[in-house]
Amino acid sequence: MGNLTERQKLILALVIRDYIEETKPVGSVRLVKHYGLGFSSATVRNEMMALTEKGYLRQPYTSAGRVPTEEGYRYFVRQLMGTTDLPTMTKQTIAHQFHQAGLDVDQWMRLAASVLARHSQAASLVTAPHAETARFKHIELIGAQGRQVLMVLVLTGGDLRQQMLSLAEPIPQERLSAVAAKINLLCDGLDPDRISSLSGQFDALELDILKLVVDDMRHTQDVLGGEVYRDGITHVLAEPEFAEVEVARNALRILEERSLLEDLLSRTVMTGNVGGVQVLIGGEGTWEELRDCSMVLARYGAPGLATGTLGVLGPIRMAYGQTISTVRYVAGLLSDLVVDLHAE
Amino acid sequence: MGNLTERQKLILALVIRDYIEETKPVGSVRLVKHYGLGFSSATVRNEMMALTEKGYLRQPYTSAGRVPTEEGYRYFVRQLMGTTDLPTMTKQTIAHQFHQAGLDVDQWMRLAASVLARHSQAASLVTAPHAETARFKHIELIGAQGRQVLMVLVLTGGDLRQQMLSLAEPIPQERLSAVAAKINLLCDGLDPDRISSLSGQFDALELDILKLVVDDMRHTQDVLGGEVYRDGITHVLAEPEFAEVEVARNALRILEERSLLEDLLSRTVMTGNVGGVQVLIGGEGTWEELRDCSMVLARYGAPGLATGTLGVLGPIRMAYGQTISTVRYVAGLLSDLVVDLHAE
DNA sequence: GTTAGCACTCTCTTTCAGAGAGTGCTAAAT
DNA sequence: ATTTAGCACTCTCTGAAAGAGAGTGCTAAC
Repeated sequence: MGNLTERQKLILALVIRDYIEETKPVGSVRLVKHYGLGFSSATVRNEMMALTEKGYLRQPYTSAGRVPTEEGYRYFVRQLMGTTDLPTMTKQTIAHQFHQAGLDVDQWMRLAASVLARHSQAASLVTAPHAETARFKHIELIGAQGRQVLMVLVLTGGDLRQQMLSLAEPIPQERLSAVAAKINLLCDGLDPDRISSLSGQFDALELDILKLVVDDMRHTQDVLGGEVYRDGITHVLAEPEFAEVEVARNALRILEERSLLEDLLSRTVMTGNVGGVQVLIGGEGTWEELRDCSMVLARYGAPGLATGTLGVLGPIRMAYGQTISTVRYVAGLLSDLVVDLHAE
Repeated sequence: MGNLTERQKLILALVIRDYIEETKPVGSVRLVKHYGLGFSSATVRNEMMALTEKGYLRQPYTSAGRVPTEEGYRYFVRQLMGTTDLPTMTKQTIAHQFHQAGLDVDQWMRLAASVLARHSQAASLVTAPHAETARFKHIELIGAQGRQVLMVLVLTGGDLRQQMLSLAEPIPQERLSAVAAKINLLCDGLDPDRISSLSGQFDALELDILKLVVDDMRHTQDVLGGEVYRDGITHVLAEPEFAEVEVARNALRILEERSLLEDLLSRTVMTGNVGGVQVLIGGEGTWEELRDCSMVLARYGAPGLATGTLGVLGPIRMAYGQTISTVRYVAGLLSDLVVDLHAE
């Protein structure tokens, strides 16, 4: 595949830039005229031929202009684009919004999804932060009517889970409180495996409840253990490449189907480090559903405490610079907030 | 607008039925042939003219077949359709699924949204059940690091709210527990107004927390206080009337924008009774965004305890019978579950 | 190595004609 | 007084044909 000359890089970058703006194949004449290049269209044509040969450009049909291939976008994002950054003004505006949201996690998530969607003009998704290794913090058992009991489970990292239990027989609130107190005492700070190993010290009722606790804790460790926030779905529909209904459905399925999303996240962003932004361009040979779109993903949070995922889904023809810097910035903000919440 | 003869009703019903199936204007000849009517196409034409005059049918252009107007659909749903019911088999399948979901409210909601979407082939939405008049049940204050405190608030009806507070100075856990215990004792079963009126009995720290409690409780009383579950968004995109991107965006905006949804629900289904199914056909003159779609909505739950809303959004050309019975049935199931959860 | 010139290719748009479906009217039949 | 057959007319949809436009790839000159 060889390396590219500087001029080839320039032309590739310009083709991509133009295509992102105009959504139609880019011709040599247009390129020269529009960007005031210092060489002729024939030269550009020659270079374009080379770039096509190398797999970075593609012709929709013989004698049409060029369109970037997925490989072309990848090269662009990795080698050509450089690191862009959001304007200070924009950053301030966003930071200000988060500041106003107070300390309500739910608010943050909603706001983050909204900011991502608006600034990238694409669909966004944010998962609530949760601890990778869930540790027990607190349990509360609150009797409802009859044999129904509301169990509230608090884990380190701020994860909160509720569950309604139906016991075999009514239990008075004092007994429930005693059970909770005992569990709180013995399980403080333990992970699910350790809790399981303590079974000898509990009676039948307590064990019933502990089993639910352990299950809940394990479930929380899943990638999508927390809630998923979405926004900007209507944005992707506005893009011409999603005019074809099948394409749009495919894209939205990724956001809608939990199982797809889970697979996708666990195999990409969960393998990367917090702070790094990952860019998936097209299916990457693995995800058929992503064929016509790209995703920009990042983990945020404090490793060991709590982490979450956020990202954006848009057309392959996406403004990567803008999107990547937005994702990075918002991930940073959320990380700060998570840290604030836990440390002091 | 006068009343319709039996034959006109028959023809209107058939036109709607045919149009829903075929998505193209229905002609007189086709109607006679396809449904083996006992009179000629000329007669049908005359009746169609009358129906057009009365505003129930419409011609996309001169000398095309007829298409139902919104008014036509409304007449159909209200007068012609009759009450349909889901096949027993289907009911059993659905009930079985809910049975397996146990007592986890989150699971129910997700399942309900999924069932609605699949059976109506449209987008669905379900809001979590919550009490209309929030009453205090239990508070828990759990110290995190430093001045951060996690407040967990349980209300009657199973509403659960969490919030992270940042106090002016670090407070030991014992003090926090004492505050929680005092509040639990004095506020049990009270509504936010009553709680506010007790301010004389609390000290500064307690009042700070009570203020948050009251705010949270008030917020819970909002229509959309609970979480909103969605599913089947890709279904609506499959419908030909949403091929036009603008139309699709408009429809999805209704589901996506909280404020729109809030307005819509508060002005429709919240004014109706639990159990009744409401059908919004087209904008009904009020909602521009709904212009091209219909919604079938219902409240579920136990009035006085906890209620929620569920519904379906699809094209105006919707299989109303099927959809309405599905919505009604699922609403019934959820109501039962809510009652189960609270009573015994 | 670069560029001007040019023939060629392919799509997109427009135009036009014919097929098809359906209507609305009139007059005859019931 | 309905109902129906007959018929001219209207409008869309489809496909073919033609022309415009944009762009390419090649060759030969700079």
